Amino acid sequence: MRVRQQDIARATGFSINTVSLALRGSPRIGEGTRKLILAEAERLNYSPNRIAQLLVGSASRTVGLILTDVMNPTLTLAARTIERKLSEAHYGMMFAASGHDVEAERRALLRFQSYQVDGVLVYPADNGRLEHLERARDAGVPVILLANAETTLDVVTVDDEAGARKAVGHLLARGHRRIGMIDGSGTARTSPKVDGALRALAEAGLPRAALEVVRPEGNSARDGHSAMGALAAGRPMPTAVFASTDALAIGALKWCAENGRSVPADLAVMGYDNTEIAAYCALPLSTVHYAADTISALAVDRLIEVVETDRREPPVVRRLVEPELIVRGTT
Amino acid sequence: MRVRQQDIARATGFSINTVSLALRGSPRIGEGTRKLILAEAERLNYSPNRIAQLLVGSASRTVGLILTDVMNPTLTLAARTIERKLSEAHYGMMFAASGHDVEAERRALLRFQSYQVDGVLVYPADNGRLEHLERARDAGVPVILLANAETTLDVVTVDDEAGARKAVGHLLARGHRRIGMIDGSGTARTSPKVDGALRALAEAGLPRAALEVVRPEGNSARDGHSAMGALAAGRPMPTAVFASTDALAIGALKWCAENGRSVPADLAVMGYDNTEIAAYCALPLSTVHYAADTISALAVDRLIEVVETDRREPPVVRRLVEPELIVRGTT
DNA sequence: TTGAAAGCGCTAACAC
DNA sequence: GTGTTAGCGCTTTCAA
Repeated sequence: MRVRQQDIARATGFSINTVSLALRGSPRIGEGTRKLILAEAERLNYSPNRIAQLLVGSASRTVGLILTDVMNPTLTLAARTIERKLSEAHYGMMFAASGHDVEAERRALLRFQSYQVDGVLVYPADNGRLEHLERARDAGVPVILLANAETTLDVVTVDDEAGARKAVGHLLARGHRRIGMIDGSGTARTSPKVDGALRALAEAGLPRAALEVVRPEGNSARDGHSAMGALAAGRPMPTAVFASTDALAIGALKWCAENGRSVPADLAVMGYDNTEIAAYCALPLSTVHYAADTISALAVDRLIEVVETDRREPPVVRRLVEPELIVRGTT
Repeated sequence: MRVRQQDIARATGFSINTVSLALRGSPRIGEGTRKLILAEAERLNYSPNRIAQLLVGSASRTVGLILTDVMNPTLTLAARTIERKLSEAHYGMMFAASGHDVEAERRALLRFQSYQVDGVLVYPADNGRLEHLERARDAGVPVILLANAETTLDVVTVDDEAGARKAVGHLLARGHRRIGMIDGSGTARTSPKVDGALRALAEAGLPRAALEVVRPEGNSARDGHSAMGALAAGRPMPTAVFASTDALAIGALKWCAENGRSVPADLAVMGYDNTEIAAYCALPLSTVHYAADTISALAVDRLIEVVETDRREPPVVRRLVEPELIVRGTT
């Protein structure tokens, strides 16, 4: 079957652990023997059994990534960046998608732990249910959260509240006084984007009623389309709309096109974006943009730092990166 | 540190392998003891050490997925579907992205093998360099290729040649006689989509010169934009364009909008699509569509079949699914 | 129905 | 420099 150190030992006449040491380049092994053993290993096409190495207790140089759903372009970009950074640092990656299901997240976490991952990056299924992650951290598995939440876990993510505040602040500065918001944060207890929008209102001295929030089920363009319909049905109809993702905003724009609302003349639509689609479709869509790749890279850096500096109680990090406003068209 | 079967054994007074058997529900263990042991395991919060289980030689119930790049929406969808299907079948997944680099692909493959994955799904970095995959297959790791290539490996993928033939055939049927093609197949030796396009021409009795192929570097909307510029600069300018991905087609459309070419009055643009973007942007874009999710699901089914029926020489499967034509607007 | 012992492939402590 | 021995946590004969 597979070639083991045993086989190299037999073939060269050395003992098995001389082989082991030689393969790992120990200085205790003579130059000559080392070359001999390496040559034989090469010839037999030996590749080490990581499972056995792990059992004996080394670091796995593997980290787990749990996302809610890869189809979300932001998370896709995050996944790519994370995979690349890890790969550069010679770490492998295990992957799981929770589908916003806390149970699935828990199972994935257990699986990762049983594979002895060195750490875990999590975009959590539910901001309010993080006990299992905290328990894992307490059991010695470094965990970095890729979303903002009330927790003692390390957090590296975008500052959505600041972003939404910028977006709505911009709309208010342009004179809009009735803002619709399409918020796709789903079942999450809290919505930093809504909080940010409300803060912008407060800062402008406007009442909460100036913001009408619609919460579609998902985050697809289809959801944005129907949500825009719901906003339009309300009285008074908003003059500007802030959508929590670019797909929702694109759906809203489609509704406007179909219903003869010109954008931004009649109505301004603003999205929260991370992809190039809006730009390339030349849509009249201003956005609040953040570099999901940059932020993911920061998260990986932090994880590797925690993993490799093997301290018992590293200080908790809470790093929130503020997104930028990008105005397209005249919104 | 971690709870082991040893600890349960000590706590209950049974021997370690009575514990092992009980935990796995062996009928050889008495009802009473089993309950006692399970209760104690629960109490101590025992979770099995998969690494040790693997060392002793069981199946890992893990498969590896190697893609070129997750940012490609098709591959993203594939990744999601594969993860879900595997998860339903109680398989874990390891993930790696090759970035079209054969060396990276080889490294990922080795890493997966060293983790004793039960099988590997690969969207290959280079259709012409598959030796390492074939070697892995020969070494006993089932490999399913997610792209069409000259190989003895199992193949489950879309029939791109048939799709391109349909697309170009449609354009020809609409009376177009000068077709531009934007082909983002990069450095690949062969391009089934170009082959399909040529076949459509041949079937219509037209010369090869009726097709002008431009090959941009990448597959982004930006690439499609400049490629369309290149096509337009040619004489005679094509009256219809077939782009090998929807992002390229969107870029081409943008070029048309910027340069006063109305679509489809002046020009017809057709893409090869897998996402809902084109539909939701209400773009005048007909597409050849395939269900990347359905196909990925077939691939997973096949892999699990191969893995679980432990035959030495399972017959090689070559499953090519034909995509559908979807006409939007009047292209 | 339960226990003792061997071993998966590797690393590490200690001898020589 | 190199070999011997023990052991990582689990499963799997084989006895009792």
